[in-house]
Amino acid sequence: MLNQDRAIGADRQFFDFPGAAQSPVRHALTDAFTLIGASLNIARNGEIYGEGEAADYAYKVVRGVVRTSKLLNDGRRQVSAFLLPGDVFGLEAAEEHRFTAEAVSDASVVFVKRSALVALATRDGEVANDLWIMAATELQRAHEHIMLLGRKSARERIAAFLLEMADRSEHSDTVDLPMSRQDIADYLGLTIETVSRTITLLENAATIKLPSARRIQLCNRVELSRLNA
Amino acid sequence: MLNQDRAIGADRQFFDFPGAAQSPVRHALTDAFTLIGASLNIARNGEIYGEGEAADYAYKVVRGVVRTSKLLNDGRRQVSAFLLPGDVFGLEAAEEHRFTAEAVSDASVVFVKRSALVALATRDGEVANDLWIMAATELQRAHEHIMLLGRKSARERIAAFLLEMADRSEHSDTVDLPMSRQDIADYLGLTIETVSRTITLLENAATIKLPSARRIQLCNRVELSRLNA
DNA sequence: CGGGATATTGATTGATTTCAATGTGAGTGG
DNA sequence: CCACTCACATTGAAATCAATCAATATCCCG
Repeated sequence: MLNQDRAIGADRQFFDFPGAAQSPVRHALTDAFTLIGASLNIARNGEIYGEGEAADYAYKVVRGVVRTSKLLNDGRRQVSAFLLPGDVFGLEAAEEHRFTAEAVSDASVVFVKRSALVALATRDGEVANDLWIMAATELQRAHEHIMLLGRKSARERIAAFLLEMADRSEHSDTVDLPMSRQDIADYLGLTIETVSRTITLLENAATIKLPSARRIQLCNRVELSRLNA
Repeated sequence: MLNQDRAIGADRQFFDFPGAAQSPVRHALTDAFTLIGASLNIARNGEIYGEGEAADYAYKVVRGVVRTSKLLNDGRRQVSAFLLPGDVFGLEAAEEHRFTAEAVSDASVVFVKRSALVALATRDGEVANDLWIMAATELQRAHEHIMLLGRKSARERIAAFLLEMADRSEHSDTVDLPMSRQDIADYLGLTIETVSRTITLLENAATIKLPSARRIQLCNRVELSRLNA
């Protein structure tokens, strides 16, 4: 569950999205994490919590990137979201986590008891409002994900993904991807081969450049936006 | 916007999902709709609100079925959800509706001002909690939709859809579908032809029966659940 | 009974998957 | 310092599932 152990001695941080430009989490809730949160380091691919576990804690990413995902019985995996520094995750209204949360890169998070937040919300209307805003924000992301998965071609999905990552990271034109091609594929509902081929396609069209496999430069945002429909 | 006109004289109701078994909306919020809500009838295919309009009202389905959807610039449509009697929709944390809401069949809804609900929530912790629960419930549905669209075959999508509809309607083994094949296709990220063919496939496998095109009997739930992965 | 919308079925095409091989780069140990 | 290795990524060829193009069937409803 909270496998702190695996993270010990794993302080290197190759990939970094320091602070999403627009924090979806309001300050009253953010304060709660700052004031009563405990810290935790997780090594790459370390699990923060598993699907079906009691949702007793909520988390906020401090450093690194976290993914939430779910496995189908035959091994197919759907990545639900990538969480960047500043993002809150694992705060459920239900009793159990419906996804597994793992560190994509070595990561640090702060966590607080869900019951503490809920108690806080009953006393403080601002916190209660933040809980709602946060769920609504997550819902908005989920809806965008649905739009992506529903009717878009591989090229459109990759374009949308790159634009999303660029918007959420600080350097707007060069994106460092902490996640593997498999992670991207499972997020976009494609195979790893199709992701690779499609990236090559965009590179050949001079829409993007690849200084390295995990560093992508957006050369033609107009074209990417056009693909984003 | 609120095109009441179109609904006049359109009182017939062919398809009916009377009251979802498990109402996702808690009672404090439900009371608000009952106490301060105004009624509205909408004819089949009538628009309740459009994408981008001010989200000044929240709605609850009383009768009939409502769909929320979004159009891509080239005409592709993604249906986000089908709302059944008891379901609340259009309650956004943002200022604008991000989807269009239309009546699938002739429908009745009650609506209240969003500002009234928000004001109520600041005074009443129970209402505030309900807002959160409701957003979280909608988020859960969105996540299930993502799982469906991400990695599932046409047969799995249809199976999941039929099971979802059966679970949400009162008669568990015979489902009356108020929506067209096109609506189903746009919800599942398939074409109308694939939906039709896949339904025929399941019929030939004796997994379902079709007394009529829009009435489907689930003969082999075990098989459908197996397909649901 | 007709007419228009809705649904099914058929033939073909095409995008993505699958299966398979090769390439690349970071870390390790000789 | 270089070869080795392992994980990750790319590329190629073939197969497959769903989309597309096209025709026909069915069902409401006037």
